Amino acid sequence: MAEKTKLWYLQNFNVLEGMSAKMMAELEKNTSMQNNSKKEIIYFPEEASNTIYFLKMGKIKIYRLSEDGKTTTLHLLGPGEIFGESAILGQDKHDNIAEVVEDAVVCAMDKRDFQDMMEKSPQLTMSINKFIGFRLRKIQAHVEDLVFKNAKQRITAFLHRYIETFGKKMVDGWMVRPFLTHQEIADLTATARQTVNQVLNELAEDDVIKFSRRFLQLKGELDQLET
Amino acid sequence: MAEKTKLWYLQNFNVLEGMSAKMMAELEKNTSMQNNSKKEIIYFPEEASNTIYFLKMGKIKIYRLSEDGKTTTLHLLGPGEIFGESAILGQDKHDNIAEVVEDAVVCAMDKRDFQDMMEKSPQLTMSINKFIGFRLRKIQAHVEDLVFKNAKQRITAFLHRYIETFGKKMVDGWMVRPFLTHQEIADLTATARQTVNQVLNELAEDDVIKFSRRFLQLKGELDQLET
DNA sequence: TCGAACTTGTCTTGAGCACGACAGAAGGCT
DNA sequence: AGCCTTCTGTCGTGCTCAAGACAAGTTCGA
Repeated sequence: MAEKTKLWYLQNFNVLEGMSAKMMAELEKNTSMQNNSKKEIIYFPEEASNTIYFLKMGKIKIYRLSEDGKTTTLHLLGPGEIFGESAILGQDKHDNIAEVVEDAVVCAMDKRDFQDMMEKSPQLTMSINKFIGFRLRKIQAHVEDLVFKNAKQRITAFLHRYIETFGKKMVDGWMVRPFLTHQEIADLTATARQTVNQVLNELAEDDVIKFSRRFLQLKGELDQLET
Repeated sequence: MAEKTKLWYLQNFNVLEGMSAKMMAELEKNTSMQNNSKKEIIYFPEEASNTIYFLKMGKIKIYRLSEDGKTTTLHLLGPGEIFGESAILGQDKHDNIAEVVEDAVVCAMDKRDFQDMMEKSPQLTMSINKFIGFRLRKIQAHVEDLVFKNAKQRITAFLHRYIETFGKKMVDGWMVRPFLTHQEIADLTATARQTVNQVLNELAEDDVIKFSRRFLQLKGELDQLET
């Protein structure tokens, strides 16, 4: 039961808040589970979007490609988050790519089933609305970062969110297992791989962070990573 | 009646599609209308978001400020569009600014009234979901532009959308009344005022566009404004 | 255990474009 | 009509950061 609840837990709020046990059972009934390993693509752009996905375990990134092969990552999602939401937002095709970053367990539900459930439950609809609001805010903040911050500030701000979201708080600071390459961080922050490298080393030089292949450590509080 | 329908018409789709006359009447009943003149602010960030707005006439921009006084405009809205939607997306405060660009008539509705209506009408809810999906797509495309395109390409792409949205098709091309200053275009495209000026003059030089204080003209097809 | 594929580290060059400065044009207000 | 404010036009400077090149380190599979 804790397991099932966790399935739906969403970064900062719970989609199922106040949901009846009956509803929970129906949700469970309609989903099918699948395992996906690193680098697998869950959906491509232009692919029909008939399915909404729930990320149970692992990590997924949602990104876009330009014609000349550049990449920009819009979202990095952890356990509990929803994706492929364009299916229920009136879009018949996906317009970005969902790729597994870290081996993932994904639950899929047909959009019609989900829409039926939403019609029956204003509760669920409200939760989904909030979730979408959350997405909208996140991406607007992303735009703001792109326009107002320089490369170093963007990378630092990313580290802040990254450690906050995926790290563990220790007595003397934070610890996180680095599961992204420099290139992936560059794609998330709209910078070059080399710049990420440089900034990371600068931060280590200034004793703000400490890192190796296996861990990344922040001594003290997160707000050291403010600009 | 045509008037009322127009009030709800939304760029690319109609929120009231398939809505009953009864519902329409209720919508009408709950809104209050107000006139706003140029440069008026409809809401500030940090202000409580209790109201959802419908733009009946005129133009509104939604923008953000940085600490050091820079501006970036997220949306430029014309008649028929909805704004202040964060109210129904589970956010208690606004996080950007809505300012009148061109004298506007705005209809306001309390978010609780609107939410009540949504609970009663899955139709309306679906329409709103689509609208939010539209917003999400628009802003994701904005991110893509910021990352993949250079300043000239962004300004050109902006002109494309601008002419398409606000212009009139003529026999030999398009015509639009320029209601934005160069500074405002710069804020929309994340460029500097001087760059906008330069690019505009370059385009005129290359005979792609022609402009004066009173009009902006594009000869031939919009796709000349592709990169 | 060895080699290929991927990832990190470092330096250097140069394009893109923000920004300051200032002049001239247009518009609006009394 | 005349002044003040806002907007447009143009130049030059300089900073940021992408991107190429290449070496060294790491991982993983056969």
